[in-house]
Amino acid sequence: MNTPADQFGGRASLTRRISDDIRRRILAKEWGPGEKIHSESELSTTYKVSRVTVRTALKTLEYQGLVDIRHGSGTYVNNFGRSIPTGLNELRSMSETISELGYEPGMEYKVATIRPATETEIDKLRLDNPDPVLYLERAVLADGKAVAFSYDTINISSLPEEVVEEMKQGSVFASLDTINSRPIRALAEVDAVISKEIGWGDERPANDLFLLLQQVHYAGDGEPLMYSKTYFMEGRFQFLILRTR
Amino acid sequence: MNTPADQFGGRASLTRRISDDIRRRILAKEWGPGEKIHSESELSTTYKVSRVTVRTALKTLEYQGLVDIRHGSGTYVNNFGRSIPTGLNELRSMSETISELGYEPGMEYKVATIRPATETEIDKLRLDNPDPVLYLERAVLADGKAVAFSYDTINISSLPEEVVEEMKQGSVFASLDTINSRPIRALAEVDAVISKEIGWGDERPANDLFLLLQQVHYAGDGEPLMYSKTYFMEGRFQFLILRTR
DNA sequence: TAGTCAATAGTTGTCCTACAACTAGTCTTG
DNA sequence: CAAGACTAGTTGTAGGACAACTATTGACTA
Repeated sequence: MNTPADQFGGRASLTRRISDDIRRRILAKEWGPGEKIHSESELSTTYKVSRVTVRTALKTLEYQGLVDIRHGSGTYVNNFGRSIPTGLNELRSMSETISELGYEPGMEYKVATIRPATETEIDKLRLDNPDPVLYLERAVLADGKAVAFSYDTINISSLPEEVVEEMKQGSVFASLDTINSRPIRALAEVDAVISKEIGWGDERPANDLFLLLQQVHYAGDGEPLMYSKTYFMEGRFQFLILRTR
Repeated sequence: MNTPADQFGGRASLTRRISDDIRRRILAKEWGPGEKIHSESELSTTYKVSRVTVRTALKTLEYQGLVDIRHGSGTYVNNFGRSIPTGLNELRSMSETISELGYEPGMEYKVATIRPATETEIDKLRLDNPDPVLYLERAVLADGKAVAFSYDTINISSLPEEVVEEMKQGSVFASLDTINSRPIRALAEVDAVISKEIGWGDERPANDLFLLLQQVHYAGDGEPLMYSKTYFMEGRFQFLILRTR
């Protein structure tokens, strides 16, 4: 069987798959910055989907800042170059982001224990009691070099035990993927921090300066999955945010 | 005449107006967090617009993190409370943001001159030569108290002289509004900074710690309008970013 | 009784066709 | 040459239809 829907495989929504593909083509420079891409009708013909689906997909790309849709004229590629795809607006794991930037990602585990939740964690993860949570302290590595220190708390109340065990060593996001409950949304707060308490090893900065990304990750059903504080060493990572009206 | 299109007045697109109105209703707590809002068919009936328009409007709100659309089930209000509307994802002027947070916004001008562009500015504003630019140094005030110091460079090559004069004293965004060329997009970079060179007056922090928001604002046609470095005093402002997949 | 499954009503996802609104050119006209 | 009319192309909105999915109810079974 070869329905129009599965020409790209996978089981994400049709719109999502079309949007991902057009995105790929733009990043592959099929159309340069400022250039007009194919019209909605043309795209709907070649993709063998309705114009509605193409429109929805393009709207997504517009919101992500990749293109600009102009009434009566066409859809144009924005000239933000390679900056956008690594921006903060899109939720990705640290490992994904690092490997997209061309480095070899890694994690160095310092602490991985199950302990009762603290008051802050009860609040952030919307728990009722000091339920047991998985607490991790890790160094985030790019090409073997530490770029950040992460202090994470994971809500394990609804996770099977083997998945929790897996997370004590491997990637948290990957483990959550196996049971199909990867977070789809995160609310992050950014702060500048000076502290002697943060980090370890001889790679931590001498001036004690960090950029703190404090975030709560949410699952598809709106439940908080993870509360994490990641301290980035200033200068070893670039944070980009696209702001739109 | 009373076409369905102008029941809210204004000249923004129909989708935009519907989306703004539903947003308003959500923020006015017409539906609480986690609650299911009216179905698309119902909304399209009450607003007297097509379901396509309602869908597009809801998609916008979903991108902004306000609601969660679930296939076969309905559209639900997310429980991020009042945090989202003041997030960094949406482009607003400092004054707007401050007054939305319930404070009285203000600006204290220290420097306002027209001078040739520096090398960095030529690059960021995509100029060809050291053309004249408007350079501003200002303190951003909330309830009369300084919360940030801003160093802004504005590309005046295509602006009428009276508008430039206006910007030397009043709000830059407001002045750009009068000639209908307010920026619609900005690419921001975030850094943690320690510096004795930044800021003035007795309100600047003793530890020299700032959160730097470095951004280029773009007009509708993709042209860079303004390059600004705003140094926020840590703790006097909260930066929120919504991250989605 | 408890558990499983089938049926069902309600909702979002996608499709089709048509036309309105807008843009950027080309052509006409003075 | 300039200004306006015209036109082909493109995005925005409309309306109706059906597919795909969700959550609930009720019937049936072990």
